[in-house]
Amino acid sequence: MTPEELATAIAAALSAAVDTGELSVDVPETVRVERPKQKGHGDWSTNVAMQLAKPAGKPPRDVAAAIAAHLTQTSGIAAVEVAGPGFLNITLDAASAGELARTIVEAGVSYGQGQSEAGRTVNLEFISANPTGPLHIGHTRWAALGDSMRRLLDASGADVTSEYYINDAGAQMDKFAASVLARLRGEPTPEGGYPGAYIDDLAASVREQRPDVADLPEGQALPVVRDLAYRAQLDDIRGTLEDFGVHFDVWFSEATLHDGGAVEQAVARLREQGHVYDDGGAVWLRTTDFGDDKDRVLIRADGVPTYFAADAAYYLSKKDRGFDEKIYLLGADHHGYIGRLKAIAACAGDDPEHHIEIKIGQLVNLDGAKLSKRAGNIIELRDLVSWIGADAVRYSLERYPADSPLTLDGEELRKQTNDNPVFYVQYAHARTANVARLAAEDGVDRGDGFTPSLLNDPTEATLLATLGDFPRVVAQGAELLEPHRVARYLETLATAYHKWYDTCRVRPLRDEEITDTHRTRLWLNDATRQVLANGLTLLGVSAPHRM
RNA sequence: GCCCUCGUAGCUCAGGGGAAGAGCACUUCUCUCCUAAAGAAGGUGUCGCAGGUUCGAAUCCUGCCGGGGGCACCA
Repeated sequence: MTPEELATAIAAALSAAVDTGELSVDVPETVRVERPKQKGHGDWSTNVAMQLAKPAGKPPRDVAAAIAAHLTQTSGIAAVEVAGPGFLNITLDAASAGELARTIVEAGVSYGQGQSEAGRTVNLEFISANPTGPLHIGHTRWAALGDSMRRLLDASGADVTSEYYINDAGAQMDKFAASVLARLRGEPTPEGGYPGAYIDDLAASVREQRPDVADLPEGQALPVVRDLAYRAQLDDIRGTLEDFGVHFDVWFSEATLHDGGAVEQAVARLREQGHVYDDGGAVWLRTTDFGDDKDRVLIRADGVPTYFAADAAYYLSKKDRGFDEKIYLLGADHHGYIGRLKAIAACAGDDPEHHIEIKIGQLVNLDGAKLSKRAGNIIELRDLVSWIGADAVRYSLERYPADSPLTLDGEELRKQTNDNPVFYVQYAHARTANVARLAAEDGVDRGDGFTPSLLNDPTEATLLATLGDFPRVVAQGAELLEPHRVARYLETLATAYHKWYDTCRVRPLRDEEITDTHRTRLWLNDATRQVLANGLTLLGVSAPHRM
């Protein structure tokens, strides 16, 4: 029996109590079933009786008792207990609960996927770092979480496109080019330029492709350097993300908005909507009409469009490309953008409540050191990954909500112990794989010996109930854009598995015959392996077969 | 000053109205048989403070206190 089936059974028991006149309430469409936080509260619990107490005009415990009387008679349910203020604590019988093992094994990678977010057409934009330097620790959190959100939305039936906005236009690119050229010529970094050591590598790359460039006049050299260094830097960023398991469906160049006239067209479209005015020689968007704290300049007095104008054009591009929801994942240092981005959506005729969502993530510290690219004091993502490993970096970022302040301890993350939850979860997976491999050597196969009533140990009830919770966790993670729910779930599942492993042996002892108990337990082992693997995949973390 | 965010066990943190949780740290156990990277046992709380909404608030609302971040015709 799955949690969904149980919820249906509870609703049916409730209807039955209404039919017999014990209760007088409208039966809700869905009943929520959850895993109790505490041991001893059954496999599943529901608070439906407390929610219905008021409309039913009865004390919650009486409502619960009425439901329990009918629910007890439902096949597959071993015990129903009224507890506390009016909870129903439900225990499934082993045969009914155990069926889930087969269901999961047969569903394979699709177990946990669903259609809860079907119908959403989502553009998910994250990182969008300037291509003027390598990705660093400040980009890392949204790289991991954004990619996992993409996976969660996809698994839940949404039509999701992940997108990286390349800020390849404007003054920063000029400074970038000037910095690389200066390095090529052995000159000091220009005022406001980029001092990082990576500029050396870019200069070397440019020199290799165009040995003559350093000797060209400034006006000729800069565009060449700009183009070559930009390509090299963007390739570096793509490669770094690839190594980190992060996938983008679209790489969107800001420069194409300027070159293709999209920025001017966007200003014109917003003007048609009546939100644009001219003042002091500049062109303004009246964002204050939609909650922004001040109006924003689109075209500066000197005729140059602002970054904000490009943002507006970019938003319209997303809208024109058919995305119903535009999600922006931004660092806390960009939180001032919320008002103006929402105002863009409103000025474009969209509903800021539904068509745009902005998530703000706190920046990550490493060993207490805060890092800034501009200061030239970089811990690059590439270095972080090679130091700690992609799995540990991703997982340690993904197990906390994006808005929680976070300080990573690099040395802790390198540890392969219980301090480090990624290894705990991965080890559980490796254990399942090892058990399966050795069972196969022993001649145990799942075959047709599946007898779920044999899964009657308390650790098996816990493990099965935890496995049954996975689809709900995935759906909730997708709905709330909170991958950490998956990570926390996997830790719970790993614990349940380890406890089971310690109690219930899958393989026969040396002199033992192979029985249906071994075969049935192998189903449960393999079901657990499947769910651990499916969950780790949602996090972009590998599921090793040996450790 | 205004805005956002965080405040839960000694530490790091989960907890979307319902029964206060996990890991770490500390103590003690458990491998002649699946990987002990594991498991078992031991106690810990004015959920920052004060009001409010509710049958019920760590959770929702308001104010205050404290940490972090942000308030450009920069990108």
